[in-house]
Amino acid sequence: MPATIRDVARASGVHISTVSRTFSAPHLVNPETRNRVLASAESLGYRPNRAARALITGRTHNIGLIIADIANPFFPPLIKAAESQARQRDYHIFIADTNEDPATEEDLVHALAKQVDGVLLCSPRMSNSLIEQLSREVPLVVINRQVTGLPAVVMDVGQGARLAIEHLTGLGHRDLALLAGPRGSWTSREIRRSATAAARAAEATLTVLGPNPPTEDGGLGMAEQVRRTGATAVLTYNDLMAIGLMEGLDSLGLRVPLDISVVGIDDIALSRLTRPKLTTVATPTAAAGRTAVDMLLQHDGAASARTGRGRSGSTDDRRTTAQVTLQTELVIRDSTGVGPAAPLRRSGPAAPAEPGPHSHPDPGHAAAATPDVVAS
Amino acid sequence: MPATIRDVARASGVHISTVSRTFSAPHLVNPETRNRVLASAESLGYRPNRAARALITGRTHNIGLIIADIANPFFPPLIKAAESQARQRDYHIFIADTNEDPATEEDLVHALAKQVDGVLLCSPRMSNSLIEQLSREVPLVVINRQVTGLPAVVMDVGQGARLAIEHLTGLGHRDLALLAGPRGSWTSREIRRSATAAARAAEATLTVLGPNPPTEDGGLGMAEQVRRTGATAVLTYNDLMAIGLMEGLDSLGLRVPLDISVVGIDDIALSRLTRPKLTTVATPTAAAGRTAVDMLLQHDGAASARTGRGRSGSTDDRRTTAQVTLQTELVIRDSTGVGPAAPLRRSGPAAPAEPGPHSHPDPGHAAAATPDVVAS
DNA sequence: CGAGGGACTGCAAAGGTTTGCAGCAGAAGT
DNA sequence: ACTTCTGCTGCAAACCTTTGCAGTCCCTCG
Repeated sequence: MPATIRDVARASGVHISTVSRTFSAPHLVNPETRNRVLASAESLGYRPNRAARALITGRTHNIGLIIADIANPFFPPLIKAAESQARQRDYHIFIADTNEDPATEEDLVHALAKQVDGVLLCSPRMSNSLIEQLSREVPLVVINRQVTGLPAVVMDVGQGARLAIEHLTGLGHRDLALLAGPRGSWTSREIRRSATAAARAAEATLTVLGPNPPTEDGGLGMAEQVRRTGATAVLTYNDLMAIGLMEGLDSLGLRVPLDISVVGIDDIALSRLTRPKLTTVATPTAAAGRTAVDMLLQHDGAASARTGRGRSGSTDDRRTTAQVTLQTELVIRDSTGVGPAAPLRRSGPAAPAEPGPHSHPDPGHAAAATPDVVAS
Repeated sequence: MPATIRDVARASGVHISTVSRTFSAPHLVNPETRNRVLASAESLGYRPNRAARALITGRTHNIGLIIADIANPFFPPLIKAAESQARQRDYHIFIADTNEDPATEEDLVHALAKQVDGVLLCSPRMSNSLIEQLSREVPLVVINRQVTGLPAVVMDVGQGARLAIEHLTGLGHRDLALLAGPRGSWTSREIRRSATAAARAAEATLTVLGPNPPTEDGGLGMAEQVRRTGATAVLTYNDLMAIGLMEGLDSLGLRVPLDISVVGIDDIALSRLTRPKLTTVATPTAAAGRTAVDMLLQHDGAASARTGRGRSGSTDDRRTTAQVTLQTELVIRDSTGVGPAAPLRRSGPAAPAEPGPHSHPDPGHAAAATPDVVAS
């Protein structure tokens, strides 16, 4: 039913190869002929069949995007940016949701491999070694994870977590808690590492709770445990958990930020809308989506050259497997306030280097629940 | 590099057609042979090339999903459900974001047409006639819009709007406002029509403001105008606008629900998290996504027979272009309170069973809106 | 005037798979 | 023993493009 290249050739009285060239290499065909072909194509409503083209060129002009959970508001801006960027380069996006399940992740890479020129692996939960293995099957760009030898774009959550902890200790909090993210999350590991170090440097205690599902419920359910730690300030793996936690704390009668401060990570749109408004670490998700697409396409050799933000990593031999790190920043809103350790000292936050009761910031001791994440 | 059907054939000592049949029609090949082929395929990591298959079968096993704005929290649950449902049927999803732009919508349908077996058009902004025209190019299922002759799944927002208005007038509000949605939105028209009728029936005034962008800012920016109408209760096109509106009202010194009541539509996850929690009309978005996929696939003839929710319409000749209507329901939370017209009647908000304004709890009557499913 | 070259265009193979048809062996029926 | 199935497998065309190669025509240069 749909017009093929042959119909156009017949209608315009040329060979199919001329039609083909009219579209894929216009400069090779006589302007007059070209116009005739174009006219026929137009009137027949002809559009090249990308599947057939893919068969012979080997390039599908499609990109796969594998996401842990589309419904998590962290991702849509990233998806949107990636889709837009891809389309600008005449690529289309396959999307797939893994429900945070590593096995599904693997299946999806396989399933998509033959249909796309590359896959964007977004916040993967599977092991690094598996990722490396899969990357031999199809070009991969990893988002929110570093795996050696593979192009990646990560947000500098380590720095973000440090800023958050410093913000908190600066406000006088000495007993902190961290709500970790899901098992297998590189980001969660980063946050934990950096937060622990920052807390130690400020001589504050940090109790790590988790792993937890990175959802509102994941935060809500931990309210009781958070209270039990006696922490006066909490950093969470993401905003969703922070918001859930605030709910939970609220129903426990604890007021934010009066009784306890809460800091999230991501700065999703929602965090501006809660009461109190959430103090959080802003991550450039849209930029990450764009950058990842560009990295994939440039590696792919097909796309334009310019990459954009972030200085690229070390230039290998040929395969310049860049790892881009995007900066984060602390956005202070209303969910954080002065801690109990600095009662009437002054109005402002600071109250820094107090010797304090020399608490052990030992994470091993803190992790009552279970160790957060095991290195893979 | 990747193994082809020919490699497998060679490795297992059979003809490629046998390999093909092993995968697409296993019952036609001797179990012994089949196992041998399967083994070779496994060890070679062979996966059928879907592009090549599509070329000959004409079925890509892909579905296009065109969305007005991925970042609008209304859509992700729908996307997620659609993707999951599709994958279960061995289909993959192309996603595309139109940025609420009708022209982009059309382009995307064209661009996707050759790559998919059908397109889900989600909350389209273009004209009905254009949609009909496009439907001749590729099978279409429309979501959140009714266009004659095309399969569609819509949420019964008309009924939802009526319930919302009745809720408001039941609380004693007599001066109402409606924040309409974007131009071209079928849903917005439906809401307006139904809300107007309901207000008239309750002898209340309803001021319609709009069209507006369906975003938080769209609501926020209208706060001043809403106040100027003197309305004591507002229904908005969606939750996002309601939330923005509450922000705006707040900064105007108006308190929700004491000074003014607000009702949203959609019941996005966010609406449970605002303060006050938002009263809203819940729309079954996930079900809509699943249903739409099923309708497309069943029409497509490829998918399994069972359709799921909503009994299908009368079987026309062949093309049973069903239009499924999904029920909505009012979720009363904290953003609505008694109106000025019913000052000290009682303390509680709802003023429920009260014979009052003649509320029909009759479900049969409630469904009077439209029968669940209409066959066209 | 002849050779060389440039600008187009046509030819045909190739890419990986599906599928109608034909072939083959062995079993069952008469 | 001869036919008729049945169950399985091979053959080759077809799907729609792209692309290296070769051919044609005409123009330019020597």
